[in-house]
Amino acid sequence: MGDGSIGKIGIRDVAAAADVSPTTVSHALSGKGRLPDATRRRIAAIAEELGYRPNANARNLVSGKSGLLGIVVSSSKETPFGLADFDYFIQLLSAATGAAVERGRALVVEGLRIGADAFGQVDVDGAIVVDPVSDDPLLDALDAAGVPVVTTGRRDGPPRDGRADCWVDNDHVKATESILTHLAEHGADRIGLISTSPVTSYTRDAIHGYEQWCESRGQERMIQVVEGPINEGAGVRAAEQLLEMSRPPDAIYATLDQLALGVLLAARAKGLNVPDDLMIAGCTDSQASAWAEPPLTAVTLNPEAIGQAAVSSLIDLIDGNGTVPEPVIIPTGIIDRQSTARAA
Amino acid sequence: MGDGSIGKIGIRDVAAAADVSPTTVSHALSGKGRLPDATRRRIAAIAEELGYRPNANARNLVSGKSGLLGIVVSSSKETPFGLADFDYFIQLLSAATGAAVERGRALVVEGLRIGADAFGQVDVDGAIVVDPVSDDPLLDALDAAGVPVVTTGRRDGPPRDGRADCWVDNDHVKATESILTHLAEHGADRIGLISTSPVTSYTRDAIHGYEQWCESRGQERMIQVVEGPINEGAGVRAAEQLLEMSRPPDAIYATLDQLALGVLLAARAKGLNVPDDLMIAGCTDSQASAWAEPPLTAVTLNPEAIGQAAVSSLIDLIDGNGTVPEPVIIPTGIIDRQSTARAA
DNA sequence: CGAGGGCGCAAAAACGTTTTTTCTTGCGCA
DNA sequence: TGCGCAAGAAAAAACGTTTTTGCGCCCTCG
Repeated sequence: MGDGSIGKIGIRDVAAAADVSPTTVSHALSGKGRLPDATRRRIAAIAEELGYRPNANARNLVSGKSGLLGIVVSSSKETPFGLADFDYFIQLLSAATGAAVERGRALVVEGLRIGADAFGQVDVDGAIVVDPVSDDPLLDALDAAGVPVVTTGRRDGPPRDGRADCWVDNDHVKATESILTHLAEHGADRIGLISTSPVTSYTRDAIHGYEQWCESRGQERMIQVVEGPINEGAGVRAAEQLLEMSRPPDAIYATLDQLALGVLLAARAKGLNVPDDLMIAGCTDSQASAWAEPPLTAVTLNPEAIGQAAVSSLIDLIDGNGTVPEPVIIPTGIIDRQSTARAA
Repeated sequence: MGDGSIGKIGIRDVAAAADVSPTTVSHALSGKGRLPDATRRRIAAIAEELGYRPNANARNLVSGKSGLLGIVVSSSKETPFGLADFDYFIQLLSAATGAAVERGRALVVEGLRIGADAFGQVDVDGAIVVDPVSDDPLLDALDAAGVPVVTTGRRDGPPRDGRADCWVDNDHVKATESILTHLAEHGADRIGLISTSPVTSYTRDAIHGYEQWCESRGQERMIQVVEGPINEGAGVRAAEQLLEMSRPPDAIYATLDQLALGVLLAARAKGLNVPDDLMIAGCTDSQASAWAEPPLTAVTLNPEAIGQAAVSSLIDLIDGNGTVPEPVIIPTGIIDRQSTARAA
């Protein structure tokens, strides 16, 4: 109806305009088949002029794909993370979604997760799983369903036969060493670590990096592992444990910004001056860290870069029949703020 | 290959198992056609048992829909908002995505927005536009393309002929009045307003509510409108303007949390005590507001409820041929924190 | 000069549904 | 006894692509 501006134009319309068959149009635009370049260009020009946009459903129907990518934060009963819990995830998501749309895919964010049925009725061509935890049933479910997966952070457990893992990660061991060194250089003598339980590669790496660093410096290990839900309260309790030691730390590194904020609360309650009595640093930056008093020094993981790389790898994994993209390692950095600026 | 657990089962498989035709299965499951209830139930049971999940592409191909919903934050040249700028949007998005998946749709988040081509190659059945600004070309583009739109916040401009607007919003006039009253009850004498330029209904309502309130109380209007990018720096500058007045305000309400945080910075720089010399409140709560020193009182808009309602309305709008869902109004609240707890 | 082989393109099949149309059977009623 | 009608179900068409197969034609080479 109307003059046609509303009626979607399909491959037949292009074919009619170019006076060729739909087959030829398809071939011309996809680069397949046997056609002289002149014809290809002619058809491409006409398609462009008509504003032809192939129907994704029809295309996907033939190829057997859905055209959708999924992204989900890994969780288990022990670690009930949610989408909005961390600024880190938001930044990652934002970058991923941009990268996906740029490449013609839609990125579906998993919301309320129920068991392994992560994407409900929606089925995806592949999924990005953020910070996979060891006992997340979702990973096994995705494997069983044959869904290509890229993880952000490395998977735990023995290598699954045949299939190579595909992941994007930071070098957390190195990042941990660098923040510890940063603290030491600013005058810290005894540095404690507050970490979540080692269910993610990220945490395991941080603990490993810490232990290695202690070893090389001959410092006593002071590790407090947080169990249960991750929030400021958990950080407070962990910090209290460390600060009640006979020889308490004079600096604490927490592997999550929310824990670091908890340390700050605990320090205040104890009347400790930050950074003079106690330095505090956290991993992953956030608005809250920046706005705390004093602002907290943070290790940044470049979540935007991680998100983009993950989408890129996932698409390569889906399209590249059988060939698995190489792992990607994203550089880290330190955002130096007042919480570690002790007067010499 | 294998024992069949991998080969997706389709409507034919169900038909074969039930010893009927695919047509009958389709009718049985959709409730259409003429079938005795006994047959319907029998087929439904078999489909369930086999774990039949209809292919969304095939279905959408017939119906001419894509099965995708889009969500995007409105912006224009003057107000270059980004996805990750506000905790508010994150909370809204999180709720929306859950609501969508629950109803079998995928919610696509628009990332890097370039001109009106919001969803790139991906085309959506409908879109949620968050906080529509007057001159956002996207809205016109969506209208022109015939894409059903639900806005979060009301659209500007004259009613477009024929089509009724479909929106979800808070009562910002009332919310503004209530926070102003809250400030007054805690001892504020002269309340200033910092707002973004009135490009969204939200801002216009806040300004209107403020003016109305001033009128009824006989208070001088002290409004500072922020132009350009919205960040703490903008808040600082706006606050400085207000605080340099001959009779400066002793309380400031800012219509965005980032602006309120800027006010806090300005107060600190001027050596003003918060809340004794200056009370501060912001609209939309955020982690940073909660972690500021002192923590900032905030008007909360219940973004989760907004997100859910928007998805709900959008699906109704898409499916209900012609009938436009009623507007929805979501209640607001006040999160009372230290920045407004002036000693009597 | 006839056969083989590209080349340029089109016809047809396929993807998995839904929707429309057609067929069969049994039954009530004249 | 025959006719029409309704119920129940199947067949066929359609959705818009891609992929596979096929068909002329011209050129080249023996």
